[in-house]
Amino acid sequence: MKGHQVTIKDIARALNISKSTVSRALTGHANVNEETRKKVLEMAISTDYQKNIIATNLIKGRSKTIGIIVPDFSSSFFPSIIVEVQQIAKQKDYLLLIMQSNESYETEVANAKLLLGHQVDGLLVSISQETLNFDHFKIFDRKNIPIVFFNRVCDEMMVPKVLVDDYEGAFSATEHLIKIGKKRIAHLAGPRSLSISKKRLNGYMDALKQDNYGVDEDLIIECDLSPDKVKIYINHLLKIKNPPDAIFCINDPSAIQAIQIIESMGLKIPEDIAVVGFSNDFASELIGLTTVAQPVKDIGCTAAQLLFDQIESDKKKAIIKQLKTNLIIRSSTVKSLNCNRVK
Amino acid sequence: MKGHQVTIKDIARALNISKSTVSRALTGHANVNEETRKKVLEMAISTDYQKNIIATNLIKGRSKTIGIIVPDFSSSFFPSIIVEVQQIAKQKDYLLLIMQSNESYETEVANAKLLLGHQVDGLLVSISQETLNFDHFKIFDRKNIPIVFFNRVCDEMMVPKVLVDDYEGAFSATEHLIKIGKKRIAHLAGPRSLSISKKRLNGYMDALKQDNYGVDEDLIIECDLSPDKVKIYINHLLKIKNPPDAIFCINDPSAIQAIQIIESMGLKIPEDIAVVGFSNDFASELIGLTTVAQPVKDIGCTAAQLLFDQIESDKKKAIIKQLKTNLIIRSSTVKSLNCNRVK
DNA sequence: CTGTTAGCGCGTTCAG
DNA sequence: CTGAACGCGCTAACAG
Repeated sequence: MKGHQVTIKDIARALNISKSTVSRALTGHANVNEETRKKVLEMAISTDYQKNIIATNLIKGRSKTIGIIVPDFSSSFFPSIIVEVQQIAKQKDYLLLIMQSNESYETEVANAKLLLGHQVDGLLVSISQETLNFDHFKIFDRKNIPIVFFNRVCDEMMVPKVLVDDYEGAFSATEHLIKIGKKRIAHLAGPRSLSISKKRLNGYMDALKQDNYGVDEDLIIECDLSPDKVKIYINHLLKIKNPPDAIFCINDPSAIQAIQIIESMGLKIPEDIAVVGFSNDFASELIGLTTVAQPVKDIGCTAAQLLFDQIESDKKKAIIKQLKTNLIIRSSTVKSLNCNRVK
Repeated sequence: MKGHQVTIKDIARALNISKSTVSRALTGHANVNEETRKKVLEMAISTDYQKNIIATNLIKGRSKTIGIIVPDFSSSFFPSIIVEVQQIAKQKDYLLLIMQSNESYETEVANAKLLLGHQVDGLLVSISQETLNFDHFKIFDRKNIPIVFFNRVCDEMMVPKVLVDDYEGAFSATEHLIKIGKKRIAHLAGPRSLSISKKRLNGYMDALKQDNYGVDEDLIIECDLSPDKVKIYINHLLKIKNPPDAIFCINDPSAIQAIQIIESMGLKIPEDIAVVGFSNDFASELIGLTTVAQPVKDIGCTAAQLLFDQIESDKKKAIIKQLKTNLIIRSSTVKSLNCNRVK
């Protein structure tokens, strides 16, 4: 089914005037006789004329769209960031093309290509857990299309990045577990490929070392972020000979899964096992999960701002913004705190 | 900062052949000398040539994009639907333009206009709670751009719609509350403007009547869907002279808020007050909220399918698909069921 | 197999 | 104040 759009040509023909006059009347930038302008405007309204932005963009060599590639929508984290980006894009009259990689490298590459073909004027990216090669993003750089990474960044590209202090966040989370008296603190780590995983792992290990806790390799499990795997690893952790009395999880969804499994085994949280997550997803407050909050709004705004700074100017500086995290203590580590749920 | 794209023209000039030959070599559809094809392909790769899809679309009179306008991302409901739509769009090589109305009529109109200007080939819509006038959608219809409504639909337009059996869902939720012995069942209703609100209200009322319960107008509160308002109304409900012993809420976010308020007042759920929601958001399982589940995947797929059916053919039939809901009973109505949370 | 031409809808010259 | 002409990047129809 093809939509038959009304064009400037149509209006010009109907009014028996030239296309350029119609164009001028419509944009309002140039000198046009008041009467003809009026006639054109009336005709435009009565025929539902809508300017074809695409045609304009073709001429101007831009698309007035920016793309964003995120791993998934399975928690509130990325949607929350997208909402912020969307708002800023809207102010600037830009459209946001949202793509999910589903944690797959191949999909991410395909997404990037598609966005390139659609001539996005800029790109925001949080990479998939599988991504090791960055050629699909380097193309943007070579074509002078601004790109900004957030959270899960590409270390080898010199472009703006928005990060949070993952190390500090993990450190304070682990320290908190030590303070409440936990002795065997496990870490459900993220895939080694992501630098955030490494930073969080380091924060965890350094906190342990600082307090003269030994780092027990058995208590560190590196896993990919698929729900099925998480379940398997948590189960494994609970069944080793010297099981942990606390688990610091790489993110909230896995922490929530951990809680479900632990409780289904009849163990008590936080007495038997305390759990800490990372991100402060919507659900975390509801179930009382202690977690390292990320400033979602700030991440989204900052990333979008950095992108538009580049789009609008010609500056090309590889600024790295590091935002603060904030440990939120709830009942998964300290009893009878923030218990907003059906008992 | 302007991205300088490599074009067919550039390759043609570099290889000293005609643009059409380059184009043919690139598309592969036509007869080209194997050697020249090879040369073109090599050049294309070495220069990062990327076809400008926009230019093609301009010629073909389409954009290979579809738009979707949803009220918000504040629960998992719309994001989940979007994920499904996205998948189908991807299969068809379409891009999805996602817009949020934020429950505002004005924003919705602006979004629709923007999508129109960007020449979307089709539109999926769940209307805002403020929307009473549908002119901004009727334009699409007049321009023969397919449009499909889902969940929150426009009654006065004869276009495909995807609905769930809101009436039945509300009926069974209320019936469930009656069965567990509740006597004064309140309903936090949605805005009257939305037909889903009316249907759910009717389901609630008919269930009461069927069991010879009177409908007490004091127990029915119509409210808009902003969190602040919900809080006020729940508080009000709990303080009337003859307070309810159960609340059926228009959606999960408001049910979750209700639970938080009820517990903060020291009342027990479900003994003192039982709570039922609508939609089965991600969070609902975690906090043990009894709720009427909507088949999110099915809604997304069906809506997308109906849209592409129209885009690809010329059929214009106003099919209305009604999908089944499913009451999920958890601990907010029946004690010690599905308690997946930190106790 | 290849090149030329026209045109998608619009903006932007340059002449009148 | 208005019109004609050209071009954005690409496809399609028509000649060679």
